[in-house]
Amino acid sequence: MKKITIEDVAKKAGVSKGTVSAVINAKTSVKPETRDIILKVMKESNFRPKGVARNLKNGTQDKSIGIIIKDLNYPFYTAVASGAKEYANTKGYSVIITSSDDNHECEKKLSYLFSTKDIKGIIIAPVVEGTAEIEHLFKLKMINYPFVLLEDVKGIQANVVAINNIRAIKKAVKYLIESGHTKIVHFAGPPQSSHTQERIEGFRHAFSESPLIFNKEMIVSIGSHYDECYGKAMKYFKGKSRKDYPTAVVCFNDQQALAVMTVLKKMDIKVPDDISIIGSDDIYYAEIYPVPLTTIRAPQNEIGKRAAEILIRNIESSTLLPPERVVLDTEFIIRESSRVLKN
Amino acid sequence: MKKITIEDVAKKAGVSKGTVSAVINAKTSVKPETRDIILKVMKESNFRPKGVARNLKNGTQDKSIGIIIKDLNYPFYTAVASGAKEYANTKGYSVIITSSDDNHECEKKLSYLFSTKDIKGIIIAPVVEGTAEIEHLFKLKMINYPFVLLEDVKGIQANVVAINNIRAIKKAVKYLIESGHTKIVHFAGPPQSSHTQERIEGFRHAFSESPLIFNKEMIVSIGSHYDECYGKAMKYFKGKSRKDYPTAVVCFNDQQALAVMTVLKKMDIKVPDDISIIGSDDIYYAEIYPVPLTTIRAPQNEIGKRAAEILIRNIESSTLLPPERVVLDTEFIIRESSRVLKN
DNA sequence: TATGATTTTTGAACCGTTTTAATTTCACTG
DNA sequence: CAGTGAAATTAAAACGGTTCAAAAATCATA
Repeated sequence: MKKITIEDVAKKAGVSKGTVSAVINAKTSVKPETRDIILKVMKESNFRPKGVARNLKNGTQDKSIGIIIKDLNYPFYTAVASGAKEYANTKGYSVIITSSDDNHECEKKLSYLFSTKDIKGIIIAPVVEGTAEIEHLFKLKMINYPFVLLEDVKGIQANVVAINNIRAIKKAVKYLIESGHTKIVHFAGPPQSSHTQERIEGFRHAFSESPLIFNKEMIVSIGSHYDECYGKAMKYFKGKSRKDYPTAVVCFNDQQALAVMTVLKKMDIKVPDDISIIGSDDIYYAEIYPVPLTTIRAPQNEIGKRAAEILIRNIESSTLLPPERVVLDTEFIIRESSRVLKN
Repeated sequence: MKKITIEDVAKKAGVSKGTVSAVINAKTSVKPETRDIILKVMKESNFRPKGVARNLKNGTQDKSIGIIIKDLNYPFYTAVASGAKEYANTKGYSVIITSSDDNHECEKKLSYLFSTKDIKGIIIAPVVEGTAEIEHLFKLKMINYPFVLLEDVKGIQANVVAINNIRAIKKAVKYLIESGHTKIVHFAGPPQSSHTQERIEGFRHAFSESPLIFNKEMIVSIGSHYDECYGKAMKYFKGKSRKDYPTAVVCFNDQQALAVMTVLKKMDIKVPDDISIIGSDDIYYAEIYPVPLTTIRAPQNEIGKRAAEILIRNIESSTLLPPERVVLDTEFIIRESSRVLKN
């Protein structure tokens, strides 16, 4: 079961490698009859020219970058990828996307894959749960392979484009407090996610700067996947009497917020009349929703764009550039899922 | 501005290529001082070892496949990609995603990119608008590069995994007719899309098999992007008096359907009481919606899975396999956006 | 200081194509 | 039928790394 090469084909067809190569590359210089023979042999032996070797000679002239996101199905990430793609395309780069599914092993494998396949650089939404594993990032650094992280990773100096999560959620909570809400709750995301941590911290922080006082019951772990959210949110509200409901819930992200709203709808709790709901991210579907979601907008396209910009600058630089760090601000967008309390 | 190679580094560091290579590959046999010198030179000259060349010697052992979708931000496609990924991963393959943005040039470029980067095969959601350009597919065939199409493309014999669009929409329309609807309208998608054509055809067909008769006013071109949909749908309903409204609308896809429902909400037209709405695809957000969408479910994960299955079978076969063709069936899912008329 | 063991480094071969210059074949021409 | 130019084919060099057997350098020990 040996690999079959252009040489094998040439031999079988009774010609030289060069001629076979000419056929593969649709050169016109080959006599039709010769061409047919070679084509036939190629089919028979199921010969697939190796891209690797093809590229070696001329150096590949196509330009492409990769992006590793954490969830293919969450619009936030695809929007970031789109932003990167849009910018990269204007610079003549193709963009290739993969998902690590928030798994360390995958991220490692994929970063290796990219660096090895002559893709010029990568944007990585890094997995940061647990003890950060960063050997693979060091490896990239060693070979001067350009990359940009979409989140800070402890222990490594690298290009980063991030958003200010803490400030973001503080803005939202402050708004609620100023609007007269006093019974505010945060539905937290998956415990191991760094975003979850940051948002809890921001939430807490907002209270310390207000007359209200924070207590642990204000943080409820709900998760981010639909089924889990739905179940836990349902349980949360069923486990309380109506008068003990919060007047406002700050959600981990929009997907969670939509799930929560679905629960509320089912329980006939009105949004925003009974409860104000605030999401985070501002995914496409947040705006379409019949009760358009008040949310903390992350500039998704911008994130992708800036990351691509830095990445390409590094790729095209003949000297090694010092790491850049960009922190983008969020925008608090008030729609119809929240309201001012006249208290 | 010449490319710098491992040889340059070796020379500058006063060692042989072999030693530099050993450093790059983190071999332990290199003396620390030598290592440091080499590392320093690498940094100074911003040397990036070419992945292409690295792989040539051993043949790359990583396995990966690509998928070219048409829209990164439409959940249907990402769900297909996820399905493919899930299956491929169990077989040890990584999956790489790109979007052609429904553009011919892009598709061509990307297919070339993949085949050239030692990615073992591709799944393509082919651009079929206008006169199909298929030279690039022929090129792939010539080099026996395995690929699977997610839609039939005229003029080429290849592996295809598709869904039966016509039958799908017929099912939906028949349901409406049997439910007593007589004023049914189809909001069609982008005119150039093959899906649009097929759905119109299915819609029409359903009537020919019923007592009702079809007429051209039943087809309204609305598009599929949110802004366009929103605008055109709004105009449609505003341009009619209430009594002339259809009692049911069959939409091009779920995203369009959601946009239409938003319009109806704004105009205070009740779904499903005043109008039944039927979508297509069954994207994630169709179910979450407060008025869960009745829709024609395409088995998105299954599509991806089957495509990956065929692809990998071809990749791993030492002989050239004959093309396969799989047509998957849709499932009509009745939720709350449609109702039976008691007429 | 010689010896053998061990660590480090070297250099040539190799991976599978494309490319080029050189060669062969072919079809005409005078 | 030799001579010529065009068309088709070949053979060898090149691409930029990795590998590995062998050489060289270093070390430990007697």
